[in-house]
Amino acid sequence: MRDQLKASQPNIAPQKLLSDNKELCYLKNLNDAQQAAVEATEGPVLVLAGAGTGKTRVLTTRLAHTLMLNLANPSQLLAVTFTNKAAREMKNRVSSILNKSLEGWWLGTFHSIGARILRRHAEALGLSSTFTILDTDDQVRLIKQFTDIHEIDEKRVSPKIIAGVLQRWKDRGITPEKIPNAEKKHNLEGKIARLYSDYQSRLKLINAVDFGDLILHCLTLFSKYPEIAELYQKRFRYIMVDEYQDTNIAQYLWLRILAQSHQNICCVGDDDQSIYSWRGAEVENILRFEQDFPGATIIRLEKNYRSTPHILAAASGLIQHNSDRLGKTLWTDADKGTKVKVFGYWDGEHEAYGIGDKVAQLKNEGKSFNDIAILVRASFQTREFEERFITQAIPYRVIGGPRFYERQEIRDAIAFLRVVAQPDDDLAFERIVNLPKRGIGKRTMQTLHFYAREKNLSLTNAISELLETDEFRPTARAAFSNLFLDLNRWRNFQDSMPPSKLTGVVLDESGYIDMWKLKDHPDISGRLDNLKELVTALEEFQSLSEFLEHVSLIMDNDDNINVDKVNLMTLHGAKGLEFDNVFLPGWEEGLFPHQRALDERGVRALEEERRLAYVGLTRAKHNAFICFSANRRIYGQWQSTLPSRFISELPIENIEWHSDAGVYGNNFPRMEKKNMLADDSYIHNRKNFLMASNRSNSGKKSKMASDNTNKSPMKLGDRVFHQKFGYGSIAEIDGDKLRVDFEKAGVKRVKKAFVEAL
DNA sequence: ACGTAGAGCCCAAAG
DNA sequence: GGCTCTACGT
Repeated sequence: MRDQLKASQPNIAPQKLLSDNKELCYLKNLNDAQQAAVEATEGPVLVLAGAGTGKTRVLTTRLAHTLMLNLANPSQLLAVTFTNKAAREMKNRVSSILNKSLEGWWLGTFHSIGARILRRHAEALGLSSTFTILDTDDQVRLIKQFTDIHEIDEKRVSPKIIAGVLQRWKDRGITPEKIPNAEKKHNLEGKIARLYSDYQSRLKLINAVDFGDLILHCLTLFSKYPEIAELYQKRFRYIMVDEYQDTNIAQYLWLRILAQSHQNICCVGDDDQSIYSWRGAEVENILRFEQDFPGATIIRLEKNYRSTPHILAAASGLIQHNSDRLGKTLWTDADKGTKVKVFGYWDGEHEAYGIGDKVAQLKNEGKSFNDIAILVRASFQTREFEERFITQAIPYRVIGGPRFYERQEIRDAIAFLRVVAQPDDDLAFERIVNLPKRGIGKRTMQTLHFYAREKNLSLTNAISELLETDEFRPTARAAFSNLFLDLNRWRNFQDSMPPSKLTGVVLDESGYIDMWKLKDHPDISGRLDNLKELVTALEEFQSLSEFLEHVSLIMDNDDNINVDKVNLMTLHGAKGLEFDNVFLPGWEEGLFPHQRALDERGVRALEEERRLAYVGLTRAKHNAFICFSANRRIYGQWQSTLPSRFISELPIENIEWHSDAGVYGNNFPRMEKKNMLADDSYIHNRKNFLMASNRSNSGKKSKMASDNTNKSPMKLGDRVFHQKFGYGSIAEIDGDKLRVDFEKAGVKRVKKAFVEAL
């Protein structure tokens, strides 16, 4: 992104607006607290914004206001968020208030702003400005290459755990030299600390950084070169931070350095919605704001515009059980509305059934699916709902599911591009070195790695040197030479070809596309489609490096909201969103609060789980349904469960209990029972469940599939139903296996016994 | 060098 | 219960 210093003369308010005397009309839409937050432009300000109190509106209006008053020009404003979505939304809203495009402004995620600063000063840190940004997957693979040298037993301490430790250090702004001795010792007698140091050197060598480095390297840069720090301190007259309760120590330090000169920093957040401590976030940052920024103004936004009083009271009653709070009292002048409904079920399947039923009912009452959300604690819970919704033909979308750029074929394709753009990118190189198979195996790679490590070279450079010797066996030698010829040819195309065309050429000439075509895999067509989609997506980009930056920093899959679908997501994923009708299933001890969280961090975790429950409830505008079931299968094991303690913490006057306490015995609430009996599939599955659980301690239990072996034989084109994939037609029969073209799930190979003929 | 069984994994997840 | 990684076999 280029700087727009020149283009942005500070004369934003156009004459036309002034003459209409409307230039400050945006302030009229705000309540007193909101207006105060917008107008307190000078000095440090903390805006404590409760759920649904118009936080985003305040932030965007404030940004616009600062520009309207000509307090700064756009390039002197820094606005940081955590997600691209939030950044995009802010950008859109501000530009609509100002009626002006905001391209090139310093508005973005911590990481994108960090990357932007680093690219400008890469050389100062021993990097080239074309550095690659590694994702978590690459990080783990890189760490793996070091575990053996440091004699770390992967069985006991997995690379993933090590990645976590390094990440936590980075989150706290700790470089390898700065690890406290006690911590060094505590982590495998210094082994992890030494690995961290090697890992950082290796990153530099392959001209790459990981996500943590995007902030950490800035800190290093600022302390090593005060004149660079000063450049930014002078530049950023006003700083705005969204979701401050989610910042980690490194981000806090980063902000404090940047705010040093002008001290105009406005942080917006809500301590009650701090749910990311496991990701390194420090609630203390927000609790400590006044000490960190002396003379800070604190403004509380407490008027809620989202939920009904019953929902709000239920949520407030719940969160009051937490002790570490700054404390807010949310209020609303909305109509009382209905109470929060609590439902008990026999098991997870019944729960999905009951919720599916209510979803259908809401739809019949004229509500749209888009206004309905199911918010779960753990992602595996979505599965039961998906199955149920497919059966009921309720359209749904899973938000936060597997992403486009995380698919295998897309990662492979991107790895090719990364190697073309940046020859030293070892991790990408390793991914494609034998793709398609060109006879380079473990043995060759070991030799190569050994040599590269000895001579401190990137893999590509190591190969160049080794090709001069007779170290490689003939097959490997030929393979490398050919690969190098290809790569060099593609690199030469870089300047003359648009990136999408180049990608097409690379995927074709490398034989990667053919590799998939030759495979006998049911979802080849899907994969080829994805690759085509990638090529299309590339058309928007001017250069390969621009695209690669986009891929590493912006990985969201925009699901189109224009289609009416029920929203299925985790509670974490729901933060910042709102829905008319919210279902909160799985409120059971062990699942929510989650046992593992409690085991690891005790009371602190319990409070965080409670905040998560608070976040869930406060997503609801009109109807909130809390559900629990008496039995649940987790990792294939049936367990009986108790209702979550959070349910008992809800003020009794705000909830409506739809389940006898006796759900544990056998009393289903009457209404539930009726619905249950009306549906054959429920009884059918119930029977299978009982059969399965009866046999559970006698070896392998039978699958929960209908036994259709006695029915008339299936033939091509027959319509079938599958529990997981839904409806489809038979495309191919091969003994007891079928290839079925499912309406929703695409072509899959399934066993005959798992489908039902219709 | 490449293909398949048994073992181990499993909470949330931005960039 | 279902996916992914390792270790073995050829």
